[in-house]
Amino acid sequence: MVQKTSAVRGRPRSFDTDEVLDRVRDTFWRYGYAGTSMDQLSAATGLHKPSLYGAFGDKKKLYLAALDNYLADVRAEFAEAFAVPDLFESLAAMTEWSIDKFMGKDEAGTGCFMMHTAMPEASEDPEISRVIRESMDSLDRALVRRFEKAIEIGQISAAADPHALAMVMVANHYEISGRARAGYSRAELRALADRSIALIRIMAGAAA
Amino acid sequence: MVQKTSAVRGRPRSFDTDEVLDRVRDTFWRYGYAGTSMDQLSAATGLHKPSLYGAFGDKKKLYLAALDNYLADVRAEFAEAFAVPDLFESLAAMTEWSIDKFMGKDEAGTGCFMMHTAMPEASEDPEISRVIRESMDSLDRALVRRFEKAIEIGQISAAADPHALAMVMVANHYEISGRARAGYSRAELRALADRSIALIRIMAGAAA
DNA sequence: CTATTTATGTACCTTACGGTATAGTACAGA
DNA sequence: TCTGTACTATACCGTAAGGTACATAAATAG
Repeated sequence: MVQKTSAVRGRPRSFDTDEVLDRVRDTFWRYGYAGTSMDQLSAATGLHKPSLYGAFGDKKKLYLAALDNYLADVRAEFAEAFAVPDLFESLAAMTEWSIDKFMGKDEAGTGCFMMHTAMPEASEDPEISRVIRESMDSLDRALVRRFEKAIEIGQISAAADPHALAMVMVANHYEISGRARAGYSRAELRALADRSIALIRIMAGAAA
Repeated sequence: MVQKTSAVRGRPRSFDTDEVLDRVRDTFWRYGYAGTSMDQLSAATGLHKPSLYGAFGDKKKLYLAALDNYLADVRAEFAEAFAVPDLFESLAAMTEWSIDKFMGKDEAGTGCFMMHTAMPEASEDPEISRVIRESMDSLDRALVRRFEKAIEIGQISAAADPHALAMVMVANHYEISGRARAGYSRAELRALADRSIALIRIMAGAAA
């Protein structure tokens, strides 16, 4: 009766879900949610539409799956960056990764996937706006924790305000995203990030 | 031969262009550029499609006209805020106006019109990305000038860096826009803005 | 009053959209 | 080998998209 985690029963999928979601994400990334058609996604993934619908449901579910993948990726990368012992090396790793991700491979920057594809939908779609809010809250908390840790180990002044420091990093992060998509150069983004980190250095009153 | 600024020749328009553009802007604002149809715009303005096409060209030109109107409005409001003699009153006026505009009349925030409707198109449309870049540069310059003025009249320390101060204000501005559209409350936006202004107060080392 | 010009209103065109019916195919289990 | 199951491929459906032809209406110029 009870079958033990039975292997799949029918014909196996001919594709890797994560690879497909990466292609899906890249397509939405360029053209936006409403600006991307299922035919484009079909062409970008090499899958026929019924396969996409069979595996993911509909356009919005497919988008949300790609967004979840992206956000999990970001969280993992930032967790890794924040695990670096030195605070300022952590922050540099974070901005470095962001700039790389936001500029992409070619010369044309695309910014943050969430900011520029989910945002337009957010005002009419509570489900999407909830995902955005959770993601923003999550980054806020992670940064506050990172600064608290730096205070605990005495790397920065105990008088420093972790929330104020986190606010500067976060605001800079979203600004870099916007400027990347507007066509600013890597050097300009780098300069903005460096300026923020320099400000944090002053605010933090580096101890010792 | 030469006719003196002759009055219009044919049947006069039955609508006011700026009023129509306001309705157009509000519709794009909610649904995004790609997410808004000409039929929606026709319904929102009360004009039939041929009138919209006759007056503005096509969907993109109509959008760009609404965007230009919006940006001119923002520039005018900020110029007024920056004309206030006291620096911190200026900054408070700027954030107050932004929060009002980004939250709209109803409870659902919509953020900055440019950030959330032009951005998604920017990666594939150089014309739109150029408009965004010019608008960002313009705000940067206006803020730098505002801080320079405060230094000149001795309101803040001559050692303060106008570019660093402008960066904090600008980043905060764009962040507030994103949070508004993601569903954060007026109070949360207000808190973010206040925190930025408090930081600027410290960075500026208010003189005297 | 007539001709010219420009806007309006209806109805429509072509294309592309999101999504699906259906027939065939590759696997697991019995 | 047969059967049930899940995936693939082609072809298609109904609708909504951006945009326009055309007849009519309201103004100016002569």
